[in-house]
Amino acid sequence: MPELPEVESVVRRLRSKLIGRRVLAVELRWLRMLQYPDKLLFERQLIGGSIKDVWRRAKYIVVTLENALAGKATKTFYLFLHLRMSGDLLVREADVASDPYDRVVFMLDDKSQLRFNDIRKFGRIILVENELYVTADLGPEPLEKSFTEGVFRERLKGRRGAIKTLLLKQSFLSGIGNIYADETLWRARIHPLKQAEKLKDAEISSLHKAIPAVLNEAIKRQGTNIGDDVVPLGAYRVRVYGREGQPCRRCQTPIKRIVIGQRSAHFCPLCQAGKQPSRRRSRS
DNA sequence: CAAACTCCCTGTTAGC
DNA sequence: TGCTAACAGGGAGTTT
Repeated sequence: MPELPEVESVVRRLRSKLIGRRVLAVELRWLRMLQYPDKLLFERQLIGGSIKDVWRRAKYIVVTLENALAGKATKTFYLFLHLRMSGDLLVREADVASDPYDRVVFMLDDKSQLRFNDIRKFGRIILVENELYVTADLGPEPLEKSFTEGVFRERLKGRRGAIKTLLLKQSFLSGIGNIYADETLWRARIHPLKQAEKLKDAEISSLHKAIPAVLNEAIKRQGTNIGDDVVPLGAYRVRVYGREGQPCRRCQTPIKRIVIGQRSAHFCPLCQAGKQPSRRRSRS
């Protein structure tokens, strides 16, 4: 599941192949992946555009394009691509057979193609002139210098609910998904059900440190491959995610899996014991 | 604001 | 062995 590190890896992989290319045509094989605008306007604004930049914001891959529509002045457009659950972006030569799961294909001017591959069709494509249309409600970038411990603490103030749920909220902090939420909390030794407003200063501090530590390690390893993607260098090594019943890598206690906000959460009941699970008298 | 629920999808897996 | 139903998961949207 592509989260910030996987998306960042895709961007780094694609950048040099896409910058400078011109979009000649686009094939929308699964129209519902186009979230905005409609097909007609999308094609009109996209086709003929030349790619100036490829970058990441939250879990979005953003392609900056310049296009002169109908001989008018050049305009800048932003193509936002969200991989959601099963999406991936690949650049292939036109003569390489297309995969049945290639849902949207962009034809480029050097006979290569940008292919949005997505088994489950959850991926989304948005083309806008004003990037704020997409980014306005996104929380801070966890890897930016501006995301200081103070900023984090401020944002946590008065927030109710489990910390895990909050970490998943893109309007609170962007880029974190289920895998890295669990991994981050494990590293910081915080129980996923711990109420956000009850986090102690030391916990906020260690969580704030754990977030970039985990994300950067994953980026270095080009993400986690839970699925069947082939990732060189060996993928990020999960500490808790999907490891229910297996020994904690710190203390050997079996990892537990519970559901928080309709989402699975994995944690070590010993290392992350912070949220005393309703003390019950042990009978003798 | 918070939490629960629905929807979109399909490969995988548990259960029969 | 073969089939079906449940499940997973991101995030937008709706309801409570």
